[in-house]
This record gives sequence, structure tokens and C-alpha cells, in this order.
Amino acid sequence: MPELPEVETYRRFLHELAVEETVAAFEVKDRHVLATDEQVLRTALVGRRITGTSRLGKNCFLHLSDGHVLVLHFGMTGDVGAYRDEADAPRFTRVALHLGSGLRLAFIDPRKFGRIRLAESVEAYQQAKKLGPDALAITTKQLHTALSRRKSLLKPALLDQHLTAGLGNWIVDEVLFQARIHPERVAATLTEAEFSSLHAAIQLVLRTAIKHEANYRTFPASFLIHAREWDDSATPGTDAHRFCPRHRDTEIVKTYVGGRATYTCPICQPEI
DNA sequence: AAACATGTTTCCCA
DNA sequence: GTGGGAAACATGTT
Repeated sequence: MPELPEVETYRRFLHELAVEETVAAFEVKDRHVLATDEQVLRTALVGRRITGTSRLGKNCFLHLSDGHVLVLHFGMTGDVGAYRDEADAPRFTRVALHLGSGLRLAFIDPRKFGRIRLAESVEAYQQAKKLGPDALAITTKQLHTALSRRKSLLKPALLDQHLTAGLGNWIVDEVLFQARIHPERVAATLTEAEFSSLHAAIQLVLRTAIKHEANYRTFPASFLIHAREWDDSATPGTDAHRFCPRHRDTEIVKTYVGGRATYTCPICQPEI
């Protein structure tokens, strides 16, 4: 789940519940998700106030009253939750922040690919991870500059968080479908018009997804996402799922690009 | 029951 | 340094 729109949705959830609250306790149920020493985290958190939240790409930040930030990265299966009684702790809660109000915020992560760490600042973290500009903030010009030096395939380039931060596998497929560009085009060969379409599609897909709180099933019918996982009307003997929203007779094709499952419409997104 | 999975990092190779 | 491919991580779902 956690690509940029999910993380933005989580951030808003945490913002409402946590800002102006004090951290009363830091409970670790599974150390595996900690990227900073447990005691260091506890010392940094307990007694501090949460002054605000922010997000960069797929990373969510809780700002602390001493200026440091708690960085949440949700890996592949991370989620957030809130509860009051231990008996109501969500399944797979790995870490819980107990707030002064008595509410407990859960960092939920079945597969434990997510990480919690402390950073000096958002900027310090961005530098350490060499993260590019947020995918919602990147300009057409910045996108153009970054991609026009790339000889790699377009899809892997867009997934590279150093280039721009926040795009994940599902979003990139949707963006490329909306922009009508094939994922295996060489990044540097896009035309001016294609760079513009690409930028517009990134904005459209991210804004739409955030508006729907990343609840993919409620996305517009014009989105490719509906032809994915939950739509298991695949034609027997093929790897296709359903049909292109624009060409009702054309089956969406599943391939692998850069090792990742990739869905395209062969008519909308002609190869090379 | 084997296959597949939304992310990131690392290693090996050209 | 650049880019590709595969593996590893840990575990749930189909």
C-alpha cells in the first residue's frame, strides 16, 4: 500500500491525533522495525511534544519539540492505527506511541519492511538518503532535467527515489498509462510533449489518489488501477487482467519491467 | 501449496 | 560512475 498517497493519508491521520500531544511512552513490541537504538528513541521521544507533521515521498515525519524528527517509513505493508486499550491493539502492531491523552498510535507492519528512526531534521534525512524532490513538488523542468540524463528505462527511473521521491510500482503504471507512454522507453528519449504529459499525469494521479485517501477502488473509471489485482476476470490462458478503460476490447498486458510487475495497454502505450 | 506481493538495499556483473 | 538483474529482507494472501 504505502506509496505517496497512502503516506499522505497516514500523515493526515497522525496530524489530527498527535499534534500538540506529549509522548508519554514508547512501546516496542518488535525491535525489528527500529533503525535507531530503542533507548535512544525512547530518550528522544518521552516527555517531548509533537509539534507538527510533514512528508517527503514515502516518508512521514513527526516533528518533536526539541527540533528533531521521528521518521516513519512504511515499507511494503506498513499502516497506522489508534487505540486506547491494549486489548484493542491492531494485529501486527510493532511499535506504539502512547500519548498524554491516553490514545496510543500504532505502527502496524505485518512484513516488517518498514522502519522507524530518529533524524536531526527532514533536510538531514533527505541528504542522508539522497532523496530527490517530492513527486508532488517536482516541476516539469526538474523532471525533464533529471530524466534527460538517464539512459535507463523510464519505469525504473521513475521508481528511483533519488530522482523524485514518492512514486511506487502501482502509481508509475497508472502515470504511464495516463500519459500514454510505454514503461520501456529509454528515459532520455522522451520528447518535450511527453515530458509535459508525464508531469501532468504525475499530478493527476497523485492528486486523485490523495483525494480518495488512496482507496483505489473509488478511483475514476478512467484509471488503469481497476484492471489490476481485485479484477480477476483474466481471460483463461493469458496473463491479462481486464480491459483498457479507453479500449474496452483491448486486454491489459502484464509484463515485468526492471523486475517489477507492470501493466500496460498495448494500444495506448505503443512499445518503443 | 507454490507463487506473488505496494519497498529498499546490496551485491555482482558489464 | 552508469545501468541491469537478482537476491535478500519477513510474512501474509491467494
